[in-house]
Amino acid sequence: MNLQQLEYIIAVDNHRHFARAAEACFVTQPTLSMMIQKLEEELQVKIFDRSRQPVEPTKAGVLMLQQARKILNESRRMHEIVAELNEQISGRLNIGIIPTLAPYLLPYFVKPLLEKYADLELNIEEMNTQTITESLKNEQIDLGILVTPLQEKGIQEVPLFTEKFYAYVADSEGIYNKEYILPEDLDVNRLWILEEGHCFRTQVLNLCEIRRDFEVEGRFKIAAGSFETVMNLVDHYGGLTIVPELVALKMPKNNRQCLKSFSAPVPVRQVSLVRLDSFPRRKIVDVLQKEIVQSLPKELKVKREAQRMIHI
Amino acid sequence: MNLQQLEYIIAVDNHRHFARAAEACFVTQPTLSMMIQKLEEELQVKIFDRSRQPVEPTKAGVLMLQQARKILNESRRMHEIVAELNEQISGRLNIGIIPTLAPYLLPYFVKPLLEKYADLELNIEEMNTQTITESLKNEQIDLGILVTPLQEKGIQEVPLFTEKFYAYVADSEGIYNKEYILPEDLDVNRLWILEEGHCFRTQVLNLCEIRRDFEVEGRFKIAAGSFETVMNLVDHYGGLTIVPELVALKMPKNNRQCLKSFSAPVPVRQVSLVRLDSFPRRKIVDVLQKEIVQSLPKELKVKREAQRMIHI
DNA sequence: ATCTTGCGATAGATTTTATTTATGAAGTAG
DNA sequence: CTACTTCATAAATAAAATCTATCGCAAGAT
Repeated sequence: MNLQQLEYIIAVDNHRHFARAAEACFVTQPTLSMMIQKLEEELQVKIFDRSRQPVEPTKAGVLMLQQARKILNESRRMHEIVAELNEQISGRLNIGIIPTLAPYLLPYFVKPLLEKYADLELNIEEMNTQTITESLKNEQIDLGILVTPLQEKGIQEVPLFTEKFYAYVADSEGIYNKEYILPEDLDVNRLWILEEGHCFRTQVLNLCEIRRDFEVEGRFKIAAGSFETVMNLVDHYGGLTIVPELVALKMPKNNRQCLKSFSAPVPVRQVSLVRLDSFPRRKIVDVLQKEIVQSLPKELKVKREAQRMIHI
Repeated sequence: MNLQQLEYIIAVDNHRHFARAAEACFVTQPTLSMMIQKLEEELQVKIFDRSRQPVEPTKAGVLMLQQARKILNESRRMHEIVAELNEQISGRLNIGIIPTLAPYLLPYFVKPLLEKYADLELNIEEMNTQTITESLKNEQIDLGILVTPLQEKGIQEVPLFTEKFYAYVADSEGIYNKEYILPEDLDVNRLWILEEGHCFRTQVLNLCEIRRDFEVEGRFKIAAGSFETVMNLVDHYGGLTIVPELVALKMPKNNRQCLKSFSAPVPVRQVSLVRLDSFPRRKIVDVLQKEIVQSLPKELKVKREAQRMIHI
């Protein structure tokens, strides 16, 4: 028995005519005849009385047709369930987000999103990039928000925005008076950076083209977990650090003189939403992407293809 | 999507191991892998997380598996429904029976049958042979009880018993004093027979090898519908008639001297239960056959293959 | 580290099944 | 009787499922 055969008998029941039923099934009449005979043989029951004109189901056939309809309905449900998973903007959504984004990005979109989708529950956790990819693969989280590219197979990256890097410079530094700076202007011996585990640390090191271990060289103190801490260190002890745009935007206007833009090509990082290839709730990813982008300050919303920049 | 694929994913869910699941399905592991991939592709949902050890269904997969089980259960119901139809000794059973059997045969088996099978409802109607075959084909009746062979294709004959013919002879007849008679002894000019429409009439005509129409020849009066009437006519006006064994057995013992047996080969008629080839309630036919045969008077129950007889 | 082992995926050949075209058989209306 | 309608059958073809053989990857063992 197979689902096709059930489709066929139901078509014959509906049309009461083999040839027309066949047409409706997009097959030829002999196909229908043979498949129905095969089913009747397997079940050891005649389903149709072909001697009646038009054909009629037998008494046993009526029972078979009833059951066939039930089976096919349940089969269609299979596809419906997938579709509903896709469409569903509700239920719990577990999201992992890196610590260098969480406090600056979440305030923009979380509240409006929850207000717009009342049946949606967000469960957001800070974790580093590697933990996010592992948790995704274990289905412990549904989505991640982090800096791409990851180059992980099985994981889809949905771009959200590109975020410029800024230098945050103490007024005692030589480059304090420059309006635009270059990566070469950064004195790595006076650079405060985040502790290990943050991808942002690696990106800054890349920016400075420093691959050797700072600690080993002993030239540098490493600041603790947050940009706030690093900037405080710069304020008190001098030196400089690098911060991403969302952090820069959060700073009070009167502190902005410490911030230095890079001259083109501006270094940026690509922030993306990531999901498993197989993540079933496709629609929710679209929604989330749109809502996040929409909620961003206008500086980040602009299309940046035209600008010269360099992805770190 | 097909039922096979659903069996496969359920096997993998049960075994949590592709190779063992494949074995349980009596196919090889690549078959299973490919069919499951095909299903996942069609549904656009990953059902299993193969990176886990042992394999585990994904969240979406759990939903798919649940639905797959539902579908397969309904599919199995299809076969169960057929089996139940076969087994069922209950519900209404519409039976057609010829008038020359009804009053003599029904008393034997109907009451015991209904007592034995409380959920069985019999709806028995007298009708002639042709009406029975037509009604069978229209499924207006489920079974027929009549004299075979019918030679109708699509209709199965289940033999019940063979019934001897007897001559019922007025004492004024020349053959009254014979103990055994031959078909040639019958004086067709003095023969009362049933009206047209009864198959028994035709059988008697065959027995006497008379194929011409009696009425046209004007030699004969035709008795009305029942053997009682015919025998009364013989009693009052002389002449003779032919009656089947069940009628003979019902006669009071003191009237039996009018009954003459035929000498071998004894003419008999074959009484059978008939059903459509496709009649689904097979078991009930077996039961009915056994119950009818068992309820018969011992004279009819005996196996008669050893006796010399001629089927009319 | 390197080697083995276990597990699932992949590729190509083969078998099985479904489908098609062409035709037959049986019943029905003109 | 003839033409027509309707479903069944047969042989050829197309599509699919399945098999054998092999690969790739990850986890433990040496």
